[in-house]
Amino acid sequence: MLRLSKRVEYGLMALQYLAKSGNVATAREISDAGHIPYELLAKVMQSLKHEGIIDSYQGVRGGYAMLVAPAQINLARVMKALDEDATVTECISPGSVHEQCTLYANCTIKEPMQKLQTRMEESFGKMTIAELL
Amino acid sequence: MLRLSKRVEYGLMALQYLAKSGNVATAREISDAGHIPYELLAKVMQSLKHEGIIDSYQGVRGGYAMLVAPAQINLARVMKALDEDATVTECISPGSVHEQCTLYANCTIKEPMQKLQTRMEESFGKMTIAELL
DNA sequence: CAAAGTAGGACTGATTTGATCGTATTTTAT
DNA sequence: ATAAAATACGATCAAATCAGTCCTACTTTG
Ligand code: FES
Ligand code: FES
Repeated sequence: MLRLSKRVEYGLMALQYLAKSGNVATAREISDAGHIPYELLAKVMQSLKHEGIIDSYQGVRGGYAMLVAPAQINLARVMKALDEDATVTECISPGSVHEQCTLYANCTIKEPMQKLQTRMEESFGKMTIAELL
Repeated sequence: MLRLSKRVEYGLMALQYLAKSGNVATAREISDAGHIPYELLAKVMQSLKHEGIIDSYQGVRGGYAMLVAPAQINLARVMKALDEDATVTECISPGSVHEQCTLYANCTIKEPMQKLQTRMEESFGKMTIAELL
């Protein structure tokens, strides 16, 4: 079907780690524990912070910690934070720039794809970080 | 979330076309109608044929036609025929070669991803070609 | 003020995907 | 018979995406 990006995969592992430990952990610590490339994980953590899922503390003794209860964070939100192509097709994204898609004028599957998008969001919306523990 | 490949997009448009017309149509005809690159569409049609979704007739007056009722073909099957990466992560695919994934030994999200895979297949399994008409 | 950490831009290489080309094979119509 | 219209399929090229790395800041604690 559709393969998750490494960013999402690493993000989920990191969130699982944070949720399990319950307090602050550094990117290096998570990277070592999961054998995840450090530099890439660091970026992922920053994205998760911008989305408001985790909090960060700079400087010595700094690191990252959960900002929201694991049960309150669903996969749709994580993927939105970590992945760019958030829609099944370019047809979607209501109010966005449809002109980008060269097929738009001839696309015959706009409505069904919108329906599919909704269903997928439901699927991803139902699973939370709490289910990773 | 996750973007469908052009192959799947073209395949769905083609199946919609065939289902709507109800009889044989050539790849060129579908390509023209949908402004789809002919060579690529031709490959997509061949894949759909191998999957047993459509039938093909060679030679002059040849073309493609539905082999199964549109309501009997769900998107999961179409995607399986047209897309390679059929799983959410490499963890999945029961009985398959896990060794490929370098992370397997350290992967902490195998079970949840398996669950996610199942749910997604349900989502895609519920929508049929009949819903594209 | 030094060490440990996050913040983030820029770059490279690998991989995947879309698109194209070329040639063979099958079948109908003339 | 044979030419034309179509599928079949392998090989190749180009574009886009993604993973990974590097480098330089900024921030905070001890
Ligand atoms: S995919 Fe671009 S408009 Fe449908
Ligand atoms: S993603 Fe490879 S084992 Fe989980």
